[in-house]
Amino acid sequence: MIDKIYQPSEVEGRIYAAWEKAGAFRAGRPERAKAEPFCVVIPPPNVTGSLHMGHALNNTLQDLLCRFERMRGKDVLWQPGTDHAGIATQMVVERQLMEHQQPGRREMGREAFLKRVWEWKAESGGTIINQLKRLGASCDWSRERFTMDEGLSRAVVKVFVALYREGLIYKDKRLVNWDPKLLTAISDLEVVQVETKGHLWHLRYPLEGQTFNPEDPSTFIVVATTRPETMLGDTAVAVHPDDERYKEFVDAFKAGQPKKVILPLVGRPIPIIADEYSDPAKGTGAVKITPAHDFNDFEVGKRRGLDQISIFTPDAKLKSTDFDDFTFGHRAPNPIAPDAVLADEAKGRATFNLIPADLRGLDRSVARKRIVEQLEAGGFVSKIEPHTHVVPHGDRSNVVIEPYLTDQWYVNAKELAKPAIAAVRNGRSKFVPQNWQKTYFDWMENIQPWCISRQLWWGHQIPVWYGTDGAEFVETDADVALASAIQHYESIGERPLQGTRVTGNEYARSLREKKVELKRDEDVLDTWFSSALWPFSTLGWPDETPELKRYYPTSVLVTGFDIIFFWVARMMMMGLHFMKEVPFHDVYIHALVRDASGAKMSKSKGNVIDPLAIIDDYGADALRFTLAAMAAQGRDIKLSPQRVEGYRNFATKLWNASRFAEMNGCARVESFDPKTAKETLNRWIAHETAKAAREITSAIEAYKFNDAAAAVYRFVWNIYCDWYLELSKPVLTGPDSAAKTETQAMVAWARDEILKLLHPFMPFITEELWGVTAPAVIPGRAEGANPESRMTMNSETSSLDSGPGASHRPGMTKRDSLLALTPWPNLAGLEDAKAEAEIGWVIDLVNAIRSVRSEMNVPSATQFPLLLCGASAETKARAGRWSEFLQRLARVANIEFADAPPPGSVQLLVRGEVAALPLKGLIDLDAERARLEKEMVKVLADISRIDAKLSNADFVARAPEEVVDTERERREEAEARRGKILEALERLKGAA
RNA sequence: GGGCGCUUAGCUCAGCGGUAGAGCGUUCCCUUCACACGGGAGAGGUCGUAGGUUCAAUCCCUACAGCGCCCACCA
Repeated sequence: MIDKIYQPSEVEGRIYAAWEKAGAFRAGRPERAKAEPFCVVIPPPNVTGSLHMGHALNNTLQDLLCRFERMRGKDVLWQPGTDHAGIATQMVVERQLMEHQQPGRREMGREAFLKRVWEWKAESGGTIINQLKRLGASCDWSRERFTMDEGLSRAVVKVFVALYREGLIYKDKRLVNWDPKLLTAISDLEVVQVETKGHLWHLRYPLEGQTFNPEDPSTFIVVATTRPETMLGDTAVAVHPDDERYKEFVDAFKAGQPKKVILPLVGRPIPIIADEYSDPAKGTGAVKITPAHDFNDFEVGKRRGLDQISIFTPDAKLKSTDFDDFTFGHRAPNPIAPDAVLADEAKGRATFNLIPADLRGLDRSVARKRIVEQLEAGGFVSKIEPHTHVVPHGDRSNVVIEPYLTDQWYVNAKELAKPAIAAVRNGRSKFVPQNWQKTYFDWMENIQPWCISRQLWWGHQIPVWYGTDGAEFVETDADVALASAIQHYESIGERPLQGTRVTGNEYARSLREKKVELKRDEDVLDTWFSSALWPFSTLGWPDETPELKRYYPTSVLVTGFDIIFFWVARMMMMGLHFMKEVPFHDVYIHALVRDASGAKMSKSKGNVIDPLAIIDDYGADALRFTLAAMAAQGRDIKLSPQRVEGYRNFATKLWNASRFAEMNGCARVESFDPKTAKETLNRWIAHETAKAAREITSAIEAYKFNDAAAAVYRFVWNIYCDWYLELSKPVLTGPDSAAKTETQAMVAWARDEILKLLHPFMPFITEELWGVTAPAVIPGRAEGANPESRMTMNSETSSLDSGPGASHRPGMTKRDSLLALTPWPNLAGLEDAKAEAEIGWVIDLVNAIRSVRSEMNVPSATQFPLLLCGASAETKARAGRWSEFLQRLARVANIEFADAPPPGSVQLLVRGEVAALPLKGLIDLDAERARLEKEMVKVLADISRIDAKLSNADFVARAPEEVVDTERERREEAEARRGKILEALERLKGAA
């Protein structure tokens, strides 16, 4: 028996356990061995994360698709797993250490720290998985993966080595975005531009060979900068070759004898060069060039062969808890900063002090202040202006990024992007909505080298080993690297050992002992490097597993637009390169979930709506339905709890409708075939059910989740509950008859179809109702409603009945199968236009009568007859068939026929015929006149609008015939209505 | 500076070339035997502005205004 109240919290856990126990979500179920595969890989959440609304939306949509396709008989694999999320996770653990006042990661050392992170992973790694289960996610948990588990790590190393050998991964010394808080390089994508109010400093650089006089412009050149402290690293001043103001400098430069300025505070001479980079319209037209600390200047420097002077150094000896520990210069006692040297040491330049001693070891901001002070004191500052500009910040650390010259590993993304662009161009992968492909193309066509090395500890350590002489050995593991190194050194006849090269006898001895010292690259890979492999690494690659063969390429990727670059693009590149095939056919891009006022949810704003709290309050089904209903393509979702409440009410409505069915003896009849129904009402609901099923199916196929949700909502509430159940009441509560038996079966049948159609949206309540309303199974007899569900009746499924909570639940009857594995409705051949016309007439008539009653303020207790005037034979027949229903729903006393409406009666127009309600004395005739006049206004407006069209010769000549015909019909109809209303008004006059 | 998107009922949003839709809110009526997390009936939009294309424009095009997002190396 169905409980009076539906309590999601009491049902959801039990239902989920039943699905898992039955292995309902397992891919490759034997009975589906020949079925078409359908595969989705989950966007792996951070292993230590917890479910937020974005996850809830993302996974609801995936689950909806997976459940839909599973019911359609496909062999569904929803591949779950989690991401190690390098920076994020490392930050969390470091913060924990700090909070507990424990030693920082540097004090602990790499090994101890990593152990700590693994512990944290073990402790919190299950959280998000359990939260996904609470949402109802039908992942195949038996296949759960983690980006740092053994298999996936193997894939990562293999990919690195392969790309290295192909020359697509290489080490390069160039400027990177250095995060001074996290002390690591980050990729372009991890940098956010933040508009910042700052200053523009105009600095006088004295010309060499002249006596500097701040009052005499001929003794200096003025440069403008937003970062005065970088002046220590300047190696040139650039002017535009065509800038007349600086003609003498341009000429000198062209003659190969560039003039020089003396860098203030440092005293180092630097050349004035001519380069198109300099914009005569900006600042003074002269710009300082700091190749080691600015991306543009770096390019200029390369072009002009300028020195690179790195004036900052990340000081690794500082505590990790010192968060702005990016320091200036270098700390004593070393007078020459190792990082602050000319890039081409080989040339043996003078190693004079590049950085004044009193500035070394300072923080950037402190150094800036002191440098500006010193420059002002020396008369070198000509002007300071307020200036607003964009400053790069680290997206995780939120500190100002420092361009920094280091060796890092790069992926040649430009090369890998080519096939990835082509695959979308030629439609092998398709974006939904399509406009996202433009974003994808824009980025891919301008893609930059991808910096993949990170100076972190948590992640995949780069599989590169170095000899003490710096030789690189890129291999899949340490042993292979060693073997490779030995081979290498044998071939060149020497071997580096403990910092020295050994030759001759020593070499022979070391060879016998196989001694070579190798040191592994300390860096780890960008988290997104392993994520890029996700669609094939999770399926077993590099092994040629059956799963890989069966499920790759995957069917659809469901994700948010914010990670198109981070993830989607990179999966495309890696998938195509290593699998020679796109990773997914469709990419469904959904919107962001915002709060009710449209603001991005963030912890700091305190406007986060916790999906788990919503689930607690309203149930997972209500949340899921809300998200699906709001997932219209192309717009952000503003979520409000009110909306969720509305869909909770919808679930309750379904629950109560099911209770009503049960109370009226409507139980599933396995042998019932809706096609054989005789009753018009039953044929009508079968027709409507088929129509709804078609709508819902095609909407989900087109990823129009909101349309699908609206269609199922409307069908359940406005068709099934409002009309079908109401119209069926007289039969169900009447005496036993063939009609009653048929109606009972049909009520149950339509309910079951509803449960199926609604299941992808609301899996818990539908599964619960499916189970509770199932007929008892006679032990030993297979009772599947169809071949598919019979097949699923294996030992796993039947063990369900003894599952936790099942046996001692009084309302629980035996289940024949899980709804989750029941075939999706395919309802061809139930169309019935005749039934639709008849029930449509009933509905219209009831609506019209209710309207009048309400508008005329006729109390519901007041009964009156319904007069059908000049009714056709068809109408009379219908009236006979539906009198009982009309009496009940419209609360009319009885039905009579008349030639014309009696005086003083209220007239209704239903499907072209007149019905009258003799309400004389019950109503205010003035009110009725007002009602009719209001209607008349509408009709006249209609007529004049239609006339305007029809009298337009162009319209009649050029519009499609159908459209013109429709207008003519409407015109006739409106004219008829006008006539009837006129008559009614006349009669009213007579009555008064 | 480029690119994308949005502007429709009080609110949140669908729709998208041929008579404006939903949910919530609101007003009125109803404790009718599934459901007050309910039932019934209403009110409420010149579809941002101005042009254009078309027989016909909320829908297509152009410009403008406002809002939002993404990308970008400008001193």
